[in-house]
Amino acid sequence: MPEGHSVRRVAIKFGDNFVGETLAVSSPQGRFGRGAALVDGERAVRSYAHGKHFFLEFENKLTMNVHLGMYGSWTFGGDEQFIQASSIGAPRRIGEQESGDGEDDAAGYLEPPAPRATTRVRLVSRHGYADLVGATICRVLEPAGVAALRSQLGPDPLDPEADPEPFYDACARTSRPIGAVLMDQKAIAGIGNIFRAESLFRAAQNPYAPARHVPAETLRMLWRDNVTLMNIGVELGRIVTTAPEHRPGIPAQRAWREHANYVYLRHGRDCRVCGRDTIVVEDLGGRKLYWCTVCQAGDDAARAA
DNA sequence: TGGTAATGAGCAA
DNA sequence: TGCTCCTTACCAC
Repeated sequence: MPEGHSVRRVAIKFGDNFVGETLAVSSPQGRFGRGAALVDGERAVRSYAHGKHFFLEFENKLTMNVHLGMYGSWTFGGDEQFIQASSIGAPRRIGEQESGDGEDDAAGYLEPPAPRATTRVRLVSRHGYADLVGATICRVLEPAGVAALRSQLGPDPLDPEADPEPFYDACARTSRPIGAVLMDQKAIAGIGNIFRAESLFRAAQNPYAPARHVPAETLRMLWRDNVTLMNIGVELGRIVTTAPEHRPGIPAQRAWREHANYVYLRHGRDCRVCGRDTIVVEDLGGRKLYWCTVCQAGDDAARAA
């Protein structure tokens, strides 16, 4: 998916364009029909993200909750008062994160285009619209439901107020591999397969090491680095994790698939740091784990165990 | 035209 | 651990 940085961008986009507006909410596909009716015609009052969950709160105290899953995406469009049309969510090509090339002609905007057959939800304000497709979760929650959901999520590195202690505690309490704990949304919210792989590489940490054996200083480094990397993702709209010295002459804004990452999707290619053909892809908990067996060797016994 | 993988996660067994 | 759901793009045929 769309990892936490994409969801944060969606929340910002809704904050800029929809909060304060009365919205027409519909479900062209029909699979969100009842939920849409609960908030249709209500004024949006707050937009926020927690990890990979997006929340849009309405004046009637109900909240639309969306999780994009692996393939979900939002498409936006509108008139000149609507901030830059774009789509945010699942990429359409490896390395491509978001597109702003839309068919939406801002100058000629009168009303939204006909929705696709798969459009789960459409929200329309005076100046623009948002279409959702492919989400794994799209529902309306009461305040208690929002609280219950958020209580199950770990701290979010993109939240400036977040306290990382629960993440450190979760690591201290388990012998699961650190590479698995980083993907556990109850331990830390918003990290997906790319930030997992890239932050472990940057920390030179073996992904298979039991979390409770990872030094406290390394855990603090992992938290801080994810804060940094995810904020870059929010700013750029794409995940760029390479340091400038590892993509010589190429600015982050133009670091596409050739230069954006260290290990993600780079198995079988030379490692940017050790220079050797040591990046592998393996299965960890049903997801693909990319890592450099030299740079992240650490305690090799941990992996054999 | 069909198979497959993709930044996810809940569920049954 | 493996199955399921959601959608799209790309690739081989």
